[in-house]
Amino acid sequence: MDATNSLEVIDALAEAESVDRLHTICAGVCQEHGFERFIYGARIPTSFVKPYFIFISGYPREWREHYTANNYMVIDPTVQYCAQNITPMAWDDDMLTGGRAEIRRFMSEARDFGINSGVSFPIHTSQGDFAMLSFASGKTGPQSRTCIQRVLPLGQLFTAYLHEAVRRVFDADVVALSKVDLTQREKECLLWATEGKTAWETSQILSIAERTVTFHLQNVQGKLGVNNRQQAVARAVSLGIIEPQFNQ
Amino acid sequence: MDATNSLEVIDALAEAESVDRLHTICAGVCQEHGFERFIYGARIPTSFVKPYFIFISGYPREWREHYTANNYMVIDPTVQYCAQNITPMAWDDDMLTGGRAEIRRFMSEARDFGINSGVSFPIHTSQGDFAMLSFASGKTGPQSRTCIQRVLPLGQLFTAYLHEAVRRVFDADVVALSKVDLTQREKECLLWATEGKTAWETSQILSIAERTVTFHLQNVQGKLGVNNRQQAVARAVSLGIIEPQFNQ
DNA sequence: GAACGTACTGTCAGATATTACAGGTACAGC
DNA sequence: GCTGTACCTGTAATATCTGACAGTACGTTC
Repeated sequence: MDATNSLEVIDALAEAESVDRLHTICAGVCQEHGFERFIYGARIPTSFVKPYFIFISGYPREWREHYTANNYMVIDPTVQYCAQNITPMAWDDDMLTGGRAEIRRFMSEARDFGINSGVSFPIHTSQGDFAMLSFASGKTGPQSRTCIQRVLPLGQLFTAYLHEAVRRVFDADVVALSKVDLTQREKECLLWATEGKTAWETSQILSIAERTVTFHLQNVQGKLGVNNRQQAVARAVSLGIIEPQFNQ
Repeated sequence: MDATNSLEVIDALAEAESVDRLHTICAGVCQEHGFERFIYGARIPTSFVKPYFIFISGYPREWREHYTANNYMVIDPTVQYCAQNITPMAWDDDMLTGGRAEIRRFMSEARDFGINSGVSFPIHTSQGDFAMLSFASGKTGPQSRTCIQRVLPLGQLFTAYLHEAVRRVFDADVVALSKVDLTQREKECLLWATEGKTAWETSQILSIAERTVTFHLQNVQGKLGVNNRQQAVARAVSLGIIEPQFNQ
């Protein structure tokens, strides 16, 4: 990994064809910017109750296992922040003071694995993916803040390209679920369904029979593999199949 | 505007309290990186059929008016790309060759207003917002490519902070719609509704009466101001009120 | 103590969705 | 000419949702 120029790492991501390769590239960027650890995680909304997770971990194995076993994702303040925001979050051991007890305990345990400070970059996609990349180090105080500030501009860009690469590499896998293609009429009927229109109302809007609207929505349910209209609507919206219009 | 350091512009965005101020900051960054024009646009999904749009324009007024009058958003290749992707898009007059006729005409008309090349940064949020920032110039060839490459890292970060600032500045306005808060039970019932469960099925899962599930979902409909369950589901998902879980 | 929010439950009529059956036209590619 | 796809329509039984009626219980705030 020799990437003095920012764009070389970006190109490397664009060409990567395996998870191992992505891991190597991340490790390189991590090290070059003065961090010791990195971790990338993505949540793909195949289902709301049980989404699909992808991780590329440069964290200590023991910490990862402990983290998973305790379901720390629901506590981890960086995950909570990144799930809601689009700008990076810098964090350090100041978070040991203040905040809820479980968060203090979490941060304290991370510290035992040499993770004192870092920065996390969130990514959200129109397909409903949520991903984040964290760089971490054992540094504290001004020393850590300097590293964080330096990595900010590249980090945000890098995370976007990284997630794009992950989706490409995992193409054959679960990610393909969001590639259902609906016909024009199916999309139209679904769009009006998301607007709360009944089949009859939609039939008036599209000037077709109520039965035809039902027919199209049935086909949508089949294609999306769902049980009823509300689930079809939920999945279509979360997968970005139905987007807000650009008209007016 | 004196922002040799990247982070100064970021801080400036974080403190900005008016659209005019945001306009000034954008214009500064634009100029410093060798571009002549910029435009920021955001789509807030208040409704799927008629979402809310926000623009901060540093484009020629005549071009903007022409663009709006012809509803060019549905043609503009940068908008189409950014709506689907998370990485920046560089564009230049090469797009005059190839592609659909209406796109060639569009690019050709933009050229008449001194817009030959540029770069567009997309942003998607967990609340379903879609925003993009474009920097444009009259330059062509290698000269334009150099400017674009230089602005890439900061641009992605800047766009994220810009959109965050826009949401803050517009807080009192339409943006506040996504701040409906539902009770725990309401969220639970809604979550299972997005999974295609009927009221009876949800009642079995939560160990309550079917009638109670209906009751909660009715309250959700009231709070979200919608007519039926599928619209409630669509809005809750698109506003990020119901997110995929982190369990397991 | 009253007012309020949250959670919970019941009945019942009418509207809407789901699922089964059945059938049709138009167009593109082989 | 055959095959496949998109698009369209109808009837009918059953399941589910919607909306309006009417309540109880518990905890917090004023």
